[in-house]
Amino acid sequence: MATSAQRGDASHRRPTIDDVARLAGVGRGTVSRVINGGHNVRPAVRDAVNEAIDALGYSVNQSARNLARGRTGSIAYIISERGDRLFEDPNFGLFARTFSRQLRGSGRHLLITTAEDEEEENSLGDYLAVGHVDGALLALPHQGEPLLKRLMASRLPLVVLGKPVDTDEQERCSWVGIDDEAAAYGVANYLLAQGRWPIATVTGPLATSSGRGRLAGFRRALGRQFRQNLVVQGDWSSQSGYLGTKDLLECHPTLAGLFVASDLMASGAMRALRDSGRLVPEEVAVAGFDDSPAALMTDPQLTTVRHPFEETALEAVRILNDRLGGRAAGPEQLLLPTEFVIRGSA
Amino acid sequence: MATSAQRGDASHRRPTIDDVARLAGVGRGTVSRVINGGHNVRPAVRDAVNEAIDALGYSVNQSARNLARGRTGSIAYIISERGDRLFEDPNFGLFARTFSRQLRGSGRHLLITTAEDEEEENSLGDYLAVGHVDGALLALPHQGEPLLKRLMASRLPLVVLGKPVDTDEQERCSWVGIDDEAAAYGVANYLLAQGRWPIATVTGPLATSSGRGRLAGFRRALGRQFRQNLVVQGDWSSQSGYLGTKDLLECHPTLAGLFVASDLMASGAMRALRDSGRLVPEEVAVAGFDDSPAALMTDPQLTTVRHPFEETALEAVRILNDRLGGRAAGPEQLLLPTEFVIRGSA
DNA sequence: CTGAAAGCGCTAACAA
DNA sequence: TTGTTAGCGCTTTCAG
Repeated sequence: MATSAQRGDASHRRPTIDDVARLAGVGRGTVSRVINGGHNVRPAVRDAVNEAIDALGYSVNQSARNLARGRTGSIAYIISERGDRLFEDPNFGLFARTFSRQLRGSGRHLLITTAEDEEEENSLGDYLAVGHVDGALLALPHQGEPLLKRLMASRLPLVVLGKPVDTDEQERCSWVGIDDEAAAYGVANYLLAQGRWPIATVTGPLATSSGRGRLAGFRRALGRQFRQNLVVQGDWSSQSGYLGTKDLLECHPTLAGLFVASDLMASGAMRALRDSGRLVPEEVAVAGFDDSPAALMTDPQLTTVRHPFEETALEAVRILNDRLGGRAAGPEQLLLPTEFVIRGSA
Repeated sequence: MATSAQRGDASHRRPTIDDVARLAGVGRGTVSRVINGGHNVRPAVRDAVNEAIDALGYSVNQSARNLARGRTGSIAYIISERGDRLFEDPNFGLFARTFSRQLRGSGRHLLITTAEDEEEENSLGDYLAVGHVDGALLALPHQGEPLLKRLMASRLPLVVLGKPVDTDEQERCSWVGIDDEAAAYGVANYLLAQGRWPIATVTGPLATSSGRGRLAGFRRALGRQFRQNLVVQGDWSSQSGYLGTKDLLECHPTLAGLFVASDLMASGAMRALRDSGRLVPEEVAVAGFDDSPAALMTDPQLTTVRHPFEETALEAVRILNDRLGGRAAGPEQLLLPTEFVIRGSA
C-alpha cells in the first residue's frame, strides 16, 4: 500500500527538504548543507539546489530544525508588570532594543513576553520551562511573584535584571544590578550637606529590592533623625510621585529636600511642587534616580543618579551567552557602578 | 552494537517520554495521553505515569511536540517602531494585554517582537515566516516598511492593526481599523462650526494611513480655505505635538482652533499653548484623537475621538483565530465605529 | 564533495 | 483502555 514515499503527489502540503532534493536531483544532506551556509558544496550543485528551493517556494520548518538541533534560537525577555504599568517605563524599550541588537550577533532572536498576574505567570512559566526558548532575561522581579522560583526550578538559563528580593534567589540566580543602598545614601547625604531640613523621600515599590535598597540608603543617611512620616511609597509611576509629594507637603509644609526613587516619579513630584507654589531648587531641592530621559524633561532638570541601563543589558546578555554556551561555573552576579549627576533641581 | 534502545543509561540527558513509559511500565502512547489531558486512561495507570513523571522531572520537549503537531501555539505581536518610540505609546501595552488574555483562551501564547530598522525587519521576517509562530498581529505599519510585504508573501496568517497604506495591501490583507478620514472631518467641522478661524492641525506621520486619513478629513472640512501652512507634521509623540504647535503659533499668532491627530501629541500641544500664554478653550480650541488616557490628564481635559482600541484588539484576534482554524474565505477587513467625545478643551 | 541512514522526542492512527 | 508503529522534517555522522 501507500508508503510514505509514495504519497508524495505534489498535493498542497508545504514543500520539504526532500522535495527540494528530489527536484534538484541531489541527496537530502546536500540540501541541508546548502540551506545552512552552503559550505562544502560544489557551486554548481549549490545553484541547482537554490533554484529548486525558489521553484518550490521552500522554507525550512523551524520545529523540525529545533528538534534536530536541540535548541530554538529564541530568548525570552520577561516583563511581569501589572496592568497599566506594562510598558509605561521607557526602560523596557531600551532594554528590549539592546537585547535584540546584542542577540542578533549570536543568531538568536528576542521574544518579549508579559505576565500580569499569578495565573499568567504560571502559564508563562510552563510555556518557557518546556523548551520554547533557550534562555530568558527577567525584568526586576517583585517579591512574592512565583515566576522566578518557577524558572529557577526548571533548567532554563536565566539572568535577572536587578537584584532579586530574597537572599536565596540572590545567591542562586545570575543577575546584574547596582548598589541601590549606597547610591541613595549618597544622594540623601548630598541634600543634608546643603543644610536642607526636613528632607523626605518617595520610594519605589517596597516589594522590589531597588525600592527597598533606595529607602535603606535614605534611612541610613538620616540616622537618628529618620522618621517614618518622612517616607511615602510610590510605584515608579509619575502619577504616584505626584500624589506622594502632595501628601508629603501636607504633612511637612516646610519641606526643604526630596529624594524621589525614580526620575519618572520625580517628574510627578516636580509638578506637585509647582502646583503647590514651591520653588525648585530654592525652596525645596529635588533629587531623582536613574538618569532616564525624564530627568531632562523637567524644569529645572533633575539632579539624579545614573543607572547604567545599557551596560546592565549588555552584561546580562553576556552572562546569558556564557550559560548557554555551557561555559558557566555556577551563577554570576554583577554590581555595576552608578554615578551622581548634578543638575538644576538640587 | 548499541541500538538507540540500549544507550538508555540514566546518563545526563533530559528524560524523554520513553523513559517515563519504561519507569511507569506502560506504553509510550499512554504517557502521551496522560500529558495531554489524561482522557481515556485508567486512573490507576494515570497516577503511575504521573509519579514517574515527577520522579524523573520530566517535561515535554516543545520542539518535538510542535513538529508532531504541525503547530507551535505561539502568536507574534509585531511592533515595528523606530528607536525611542518603541513602547512610548501606552496603546502597545493595552494591545498586548488584550491579545494575551484573548489568546490564552485558545491555548496560545503571545510573543511580542520588535523591529527597529530594515535589517531587523528582514531578520524578523525570516524568523516568523519560517514557522516559529502560527500567526501574527502587526501594529499599524508605515509605508515603505518591507515587513508587511514579506509576511504577506509567506503563508503566515496575519492581521494588521489599522489600515495598511498601500491599496494593494488594503485589499489582500486582513485588517481592522477605523474611518480616520470621516472622524477627522467631523472634528474639524465641529471647530469650524464654533466660528473658530484660523484652525490648524498637527498630523501624525504621513507614512501611516492614519496620519494621512486624519489630515485628509481635516482638509476636506476646510475646503477652499485650506492652506498648506495650516499643517505641521508630528510623529505621534508628545514632544512633536509641542514643537509643532510652537511652529503653528509663530506662523498664525491668532490661531483659534487646533486639531491634533493624537491625544499624546495634543498633550504636548496644550503645554505649548500654556507656555505661550494662550487660554484653552477660550482663545484656542483644541481637539485630540484616540481618547487615550492622555486625554484625561490635560487641563482642561481633551475633546477627542474615541478610537476603539480594545474592540480592535478583540476583533483582530477573532479574525486571526478564524484564519488559523482554516475557516476563512479570503481576507477580512473591518472598519470599527468611532465616537466624538466632547470635554473641556473645545 | 556527496548520498545514505540514523536519530531528535513526540503525536496520532491503528490494532488489539 | 492500551501498546505499537509510522511518521513530523531536519541535522549530522559515516562511508565513500
